[in-house]
Amino acid sequence: MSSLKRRYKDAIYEQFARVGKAVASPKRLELLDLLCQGERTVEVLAREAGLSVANTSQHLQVLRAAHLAEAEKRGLHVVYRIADPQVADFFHALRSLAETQLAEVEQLTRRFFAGKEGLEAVDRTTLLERVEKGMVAVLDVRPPEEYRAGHLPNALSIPLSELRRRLAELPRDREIVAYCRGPYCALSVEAVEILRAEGFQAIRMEEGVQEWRQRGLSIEKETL
Amino acid sequence: MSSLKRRYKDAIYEQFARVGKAVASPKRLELLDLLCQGERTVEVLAREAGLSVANTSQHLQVLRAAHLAEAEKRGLHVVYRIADPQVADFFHALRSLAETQLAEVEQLTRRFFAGKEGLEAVDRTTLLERVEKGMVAVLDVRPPEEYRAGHLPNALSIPLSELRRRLAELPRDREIVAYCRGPYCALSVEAVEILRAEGFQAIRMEEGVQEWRQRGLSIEKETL
DNA sequence: CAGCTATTCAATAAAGTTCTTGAATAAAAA
DNA sequence: TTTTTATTCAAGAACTTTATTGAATAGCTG
Repeated sequence: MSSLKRRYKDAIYEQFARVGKAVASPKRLELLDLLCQGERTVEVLAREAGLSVANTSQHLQVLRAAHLAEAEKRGLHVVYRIADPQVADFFHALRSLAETQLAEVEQLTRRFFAGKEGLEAVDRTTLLERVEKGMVAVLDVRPPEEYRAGHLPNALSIPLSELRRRLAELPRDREIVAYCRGPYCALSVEAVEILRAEGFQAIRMEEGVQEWRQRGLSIEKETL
Repeated sequence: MSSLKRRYKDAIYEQFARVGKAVASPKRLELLDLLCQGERTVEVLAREAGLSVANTSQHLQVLRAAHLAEAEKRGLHVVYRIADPQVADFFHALRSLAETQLAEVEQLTRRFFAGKEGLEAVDRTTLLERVEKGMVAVLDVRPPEEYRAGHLPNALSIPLSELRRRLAELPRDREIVAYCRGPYCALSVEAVEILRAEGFQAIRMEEGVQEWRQRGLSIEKETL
């Protein structure tokens, strides 16, 4: 093998590894997951991921250097977003690979959700079907910006933080299906806990907007 | 946010990062690329990636710990292979993301192939069409094991190492299209250089078996 | 303009990764 | 049984990455 060829290969795989290195840190993956939901400021990302602002900024710059994310200055804030929809696809491929190959992921999830709700007892297919057909009240508990960017058809928007104050808006005669950002986001878990404590028939749906879209189902957007 | 939830999230993203860390090293990506072509022993992998055997073994164990690869002892040798076809899909997703997001990849490739062959002058669509229709002689220059595991329809198998000795088997009246493992494998580049020096009409095809399969085109396998 | 806020930069300590070397192991061949 | 071969293990040096701190910057607000 010529040394020219060796040098070319080394250089090429080093480029590929830039992407790999960008997704080699748990915190950076959490930030990337948040960015896949929609654009956010450094401050918001830091709060949501439980990091210091300086540390968050440093991680975001790594994502930017690998061209997975891009930044835009808007007044006082810097807003980050994924550089291309392909980045979200890649993140989901990584997550799905980890789910199938690493038994620990399922184990951790089962342990965390154990006893929190009667999710296991529910037939997921019929639940989705009932959501799809509007036979249950669908509740989106994410922050309003995310709801506005895209939500399930006919979903009611009550962010988790306002849920206790706005219980009157919810039906007592129908089952309420709460959803949030997807299987690893626990907003809807907390929502279901609150609702059940208040005597509602509430259940959590694992699927978030991203998963819903991937199934080819329709998404409503706020027309601004 | 409850600290229980924070601990769950940290644990989950740490699992995802196991996959990320596995693909964070250029050499490990090169090994993974080779494994996506088919199973190989440690020795062969070390030689092909230009690494020491001990180092290769260490990298392979990282891939195994992340459940991206698995090992099987066969006599004196240990044979490694990808743990699941999904791993190959993931690797290709990473590669394709790097190709679209990192301008350096295309730049490096252009620079390496510059002057090596008149590839740029060829219309890729009509080339593929002619290959597909059998209008040109198709030459597979990979090692025979890889040819046997799957090759393009009607492709002739002459490993690069035997090419000079077996020139008589090739037609002088038709164009010869050489292919190997894909865009970053340079076996076919060398083959074309040899063939042209010997007066053949030869051209390189970037697509390898993996890419051919992904287009949904048929692959022939040796019936053993 | 002065003060305020959000973000980045720079320096550093702690932890982790990579490659090398030489020894250990385990299966096959002599 | 001894030798050979392929692989793994263990320890160490060089290097990289991560989180922390405090200072610097850049744009808004009064």
